[in-house]
Amino acid sequence: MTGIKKATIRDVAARAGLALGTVSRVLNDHPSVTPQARKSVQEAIEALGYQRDAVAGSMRNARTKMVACAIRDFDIPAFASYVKAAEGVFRRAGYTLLLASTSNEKDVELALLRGFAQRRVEGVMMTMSDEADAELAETIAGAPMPIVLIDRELLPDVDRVMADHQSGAEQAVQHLMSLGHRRIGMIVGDPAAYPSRSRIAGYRRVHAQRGVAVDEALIRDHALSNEIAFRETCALLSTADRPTALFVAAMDMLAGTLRALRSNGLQPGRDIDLVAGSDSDLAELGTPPISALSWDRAEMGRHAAEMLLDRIRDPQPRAPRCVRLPVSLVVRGRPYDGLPRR
Amino acid sequence: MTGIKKATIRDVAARAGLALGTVSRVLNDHPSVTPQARKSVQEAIEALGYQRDAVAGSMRNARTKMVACAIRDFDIPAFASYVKAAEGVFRRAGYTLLLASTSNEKDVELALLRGFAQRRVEGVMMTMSDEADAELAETIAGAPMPIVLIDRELLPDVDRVMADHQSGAEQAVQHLMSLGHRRIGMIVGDPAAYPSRSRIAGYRRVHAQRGVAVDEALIRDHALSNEIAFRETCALLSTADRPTALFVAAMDMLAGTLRALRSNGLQPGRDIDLVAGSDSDLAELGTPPISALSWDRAEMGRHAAEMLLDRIRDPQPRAPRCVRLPVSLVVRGRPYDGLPRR
DNA sequence: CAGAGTCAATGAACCGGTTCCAAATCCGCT
DNA sequence: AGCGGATTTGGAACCGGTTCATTGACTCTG
Repeated sequence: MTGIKKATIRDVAARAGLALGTVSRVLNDHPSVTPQARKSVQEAIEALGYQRDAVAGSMRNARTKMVACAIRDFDIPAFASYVKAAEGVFRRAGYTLLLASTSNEKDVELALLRGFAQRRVEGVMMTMSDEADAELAETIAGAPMPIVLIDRELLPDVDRVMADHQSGAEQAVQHLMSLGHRRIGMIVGDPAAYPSRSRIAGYRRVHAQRGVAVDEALIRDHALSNEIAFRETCALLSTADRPTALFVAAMDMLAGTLRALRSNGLQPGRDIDLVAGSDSDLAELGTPPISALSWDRAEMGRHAAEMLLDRIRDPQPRAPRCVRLPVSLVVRGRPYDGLPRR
Repeated sequence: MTGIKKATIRDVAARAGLALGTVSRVLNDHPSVTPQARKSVQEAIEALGYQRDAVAGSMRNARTKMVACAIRDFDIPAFASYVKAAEGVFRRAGYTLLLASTSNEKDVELALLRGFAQRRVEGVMMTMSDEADAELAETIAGAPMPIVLIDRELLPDVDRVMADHQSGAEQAVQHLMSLGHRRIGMIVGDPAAYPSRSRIAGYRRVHAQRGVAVDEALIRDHALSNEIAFRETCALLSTADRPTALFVAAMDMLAGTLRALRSNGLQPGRDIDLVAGSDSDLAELGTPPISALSWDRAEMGRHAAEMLLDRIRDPQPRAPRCVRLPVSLVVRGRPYDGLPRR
């Protein structure tokens, strides 16, 4: 917290006995500088403790070397994994990451996009609350910087990285049906976003293939938090003809469902079968261990970051790219030992 | 991605038929502007789709309205909770958060601090790998912006927010001793950082109070990841006179320890007693549930953010502040049913 | 040795805001 | 009407870099 005025490039130039343009060229590794000039500039920099001002450097033409990420809630472990992997890629490329949670609120998303544009951020990685919202779609398509969407699929002209949640859901439901279940409850998030929408599609597809009618009451599509997952699970369990298995398809909602089971005196694996929509320590290490859908989260973050850097480096309009990562079912626990019970 | 050149404040002034100074005053809510001038400026802004350039705005004098956070690994749920809470406070105050993981590497920490200073970040929230390192201490003390340390205690002149991990460790060890244990293994992180150091101090203190000699071999202080926690737990279990209880004191390492127990055929609660150093869904919902230390993580993040904003708003040198949040033991699981077993 | 060509160095102009002094305008009062 | 003080407006200077046309020195060639 020194109060001393910071040295500028002009101070360095004066001390080195050179013009400020020469100093600038030294700083930017421009080829046409004599080794001798380079040396005296470096000495002056050392002597004055000069530090380049990135704000000023971004003024005229050079870019800001900043990228941003606006994601629903980055304290959800899966999202934290994406972001951490992406941040590593960005940092190694000399970019700094701006991060914000949107809490899945459209207004926050719009405000953040505006703020990022004002800060001249060079690219954005984001989710959005509602893929069908025209204002969001327009703002994203018209943004002054490239955008990569995470786990969102509408907006055909925008790069995106996603996991194949439909396939995942199909595997989960197949698995439960192969264990004999026909009434499978589903705890899932808002279908306005791709992950939940495609999981529901997968759920329906397997039912259709197997000729099992879907009971709409079994699909609970409001889970955005563990508290809601708890309530929705309780609701499912309190119906007359209650499900014999649950597909906890929303991200990171297994804990809420387990709490609900526990408070209803039910044990997973004994009284009800479960598949979790995203893998976690809790699914792996619970008793019994719980089958879960899994995909490479770090890979997803890295992909997103690299696609974004690509666009930044080469801003020519090109066909949008879409990376879809495979989702696989990790089967756990003792095999189900018979018919569903009440 | 419109290719149209963006409107500047001068374009707005021209269109409104006013001077650029007047436009600037309108933008900054300066009082001495007639409602009429304000109106025509706003119309011009609307018509041109003008957006203020935050980079240019920060050039002359105004601040950057950016704060940064450099934390060990923000995909650790506890850290993600801190950061999310802090980001909310910052965003509501009009600040944007820059985030980076340091992976607990000194070089990364130093490089990030330098980068933040160059970007004219107004404040920093951070952890550091080694509190005793002179170069880090000097860089932090001499930083051009205020810094708040998270869960770090040395550096008496710097604001800091921490949890009372020593008290937590004491409660954990007391609890285990009151269950009859005398050989308590400890999985803990690097004592170069406050949390592990103070947990070890708490462990020793309770031993001393109870007149139990500390077997140094029971303190495994290298756990920075679940893989290491796994190995360290295995090492503890393979000793001749193995511990009858474990205090898994490192942040978020319970999963590694549970994997080790499982692969050694041991069940927590039956074959060995556990206390986790940080609470999690896994501790709460495992079978049996595992006692854990708990503190208000969101509160910690909010405190840190507010202390930082305070310093930014009033940069007068003041006595450093230190907030220490209480840690409490959440006791879970069936009471231990007898003497320790092998 | 003149002329062309190469390369390093110079420093004014520029980026798009904010700041602030000076000028213009307005208003109330005698 | 004339004056003083307050308020609003104008616009040049400034922030600290980058860019680039220009200059100057030096080398190469015929």
